[in-house]
Amino acid sequence: MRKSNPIFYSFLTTPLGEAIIGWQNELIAAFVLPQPTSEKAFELLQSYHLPQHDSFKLETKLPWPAFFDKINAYFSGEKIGFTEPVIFDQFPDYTRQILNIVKNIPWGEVKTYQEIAQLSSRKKAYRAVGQALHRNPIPLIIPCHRVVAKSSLGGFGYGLEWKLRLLTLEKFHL
DNA sequence: TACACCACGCGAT
DNA sequence: ATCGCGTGGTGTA
Repeated sequence: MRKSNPIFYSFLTTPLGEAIIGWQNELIAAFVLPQPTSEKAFELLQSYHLPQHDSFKLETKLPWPAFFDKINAYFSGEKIGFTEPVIFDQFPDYTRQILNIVKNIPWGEVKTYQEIAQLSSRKKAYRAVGQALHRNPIPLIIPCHRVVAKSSLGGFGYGLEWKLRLLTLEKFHL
């Protein structure tokens, strides 16, 4: 099923490349991690983050005035927490539950997939936790990079280099 | 329904 | 280090 109400989006030029923030009714719906080109970033927004949407509108003014500065501060290593409201109502109950739990993991902390499952209504569904995070359309704001496997890094949709880079920014060392 | 797919965890090689 | 299996939510048909 496809949704017709438009997603507004804006490019964020960061030292690491072109990122995109996407929103709807002032709720964050997507975040594309910095890419080499804005075309590449938009392609990811459409095909990877929000494949169920078919309408996107470029909008230069963000609903949250401080957001751009916070993103750049985060990427320069500052301890930044993102509290902007998010939306991910396209997912089933359990996936939404997992995303809500992970949204609240603070900067600099990590948890395992198993720990997240134990915080949820399905104590042994740690595999489903990984599956839910794999579909996270709002990485960084919903900090799925802070969820790791018990004895390894686990996975990351953007590639493990990105997960390692984000964790390193937050002072983790391998 | 049924079936395959997984960003897991664990115990046995 | 690698393998096999249990596991449970989700997507697809």
